Amino acid sequence: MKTIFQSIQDFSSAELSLLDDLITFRTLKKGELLLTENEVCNEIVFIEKGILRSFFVNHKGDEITNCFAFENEFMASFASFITEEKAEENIQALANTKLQILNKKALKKLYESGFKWQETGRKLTELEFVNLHKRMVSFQKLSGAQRYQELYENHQKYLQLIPLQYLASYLGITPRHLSRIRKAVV
Amino acid sequence: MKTIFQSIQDFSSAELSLLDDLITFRTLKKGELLLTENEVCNEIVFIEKGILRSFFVNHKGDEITNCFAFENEFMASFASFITEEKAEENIQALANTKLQILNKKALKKLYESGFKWQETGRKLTELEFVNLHKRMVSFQKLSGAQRYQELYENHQKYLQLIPLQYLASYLGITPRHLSRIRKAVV
DNA sequence: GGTTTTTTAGGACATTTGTCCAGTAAAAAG
DNA sequence: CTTTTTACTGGACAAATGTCCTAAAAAACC
Repeated sequence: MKTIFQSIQDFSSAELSLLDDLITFRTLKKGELLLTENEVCNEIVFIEKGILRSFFVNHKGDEITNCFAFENEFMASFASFITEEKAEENIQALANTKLQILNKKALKKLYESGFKWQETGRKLTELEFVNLHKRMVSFQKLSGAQRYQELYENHQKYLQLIPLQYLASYLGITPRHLSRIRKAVV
Repeated sequence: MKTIFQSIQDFSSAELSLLDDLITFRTLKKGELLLTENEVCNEIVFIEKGILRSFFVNHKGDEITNCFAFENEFMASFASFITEEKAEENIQALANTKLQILNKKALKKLYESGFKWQETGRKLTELEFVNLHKRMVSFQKLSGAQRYQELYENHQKYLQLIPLQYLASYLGITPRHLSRIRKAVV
């Protein structure tokens, strides 16, 4: 987590050591849930090792994957974290996972400890926004097949690490249709 | 614009008067473009009066509406503003529109002028994130018909003020299909 | 290593959504 | 007010995508 902060802002190691008292740790077994819908999300996790996926359930009861997070990335129900309303997502480990955790209280302390942390928070939020925006654009501009193609060309990691059933709903299509698309591409 | 800032943070009128030197004004005629794709967006606008829409063009040359902004709302290609890369959106006035403008330099001054502005910036970014997240969820969870239904029930304003052709691509469907949906709903 | 469970692929058919188009209604321009 | 342009609706058909299902492959478990 420190590395990420340092890449955004020039923190001294003294400044970063502030984190030592604020971060906690947790491990998850494959399949285990970190957050369930209707809970308020009050922590942001950073993945040291493993993979997480966030998903919600539609009116038919199907699980729809919202996003994945890999090593050295953050994950949370950011919407719930920000608004303090109940999350509509569940967050689940897709592999045995080791996490660093920053809860709301800890983050508040960081923000209060100075200008630089405020700015870091804003910049990280901006980056999350930009990621989400890209995803939104891909849903508006591209077909399911084109989104798969994009993943295939630029995010091989997804295809290697994620079961296709999860990938399908992430792409906004059914597993049946993803199978068709894969046949056409290969 | 001041009202919005005040609703987020308790600014004194002295603090807010800082804005007087930083905000500029502009009017747009109906149909006029505020930003075109491949420009870098370096200003955030606040709508005093009027309506804006942001749209991009897909590989077939169709215009796809990305979002709308109404009175007392902000608009920009936030992604371009943040990353300083070329925007993929165009921003256009759907009616004669009066704007307050905060450019990047002005915003930087605000941020540098203190903690409170930093925090305000972060919170506004968070709110934009939450809005975008809601939209993303509606694309993953709902059908075009359900998205229309939601608009019909909770955002009557859209139906009153926005030509259906723009609404269609905003909902992720064709005008032909929107017409079918409307027939079924009414 | 063998058994059970989960995941993936793909056939057959149904439904949804898009394409192309023409007629009408509505709005903008002169 | 009349003309011209633009926006909206809906028919007929085509293409894309979903549903349901079965068999094979892969992974997890004992």
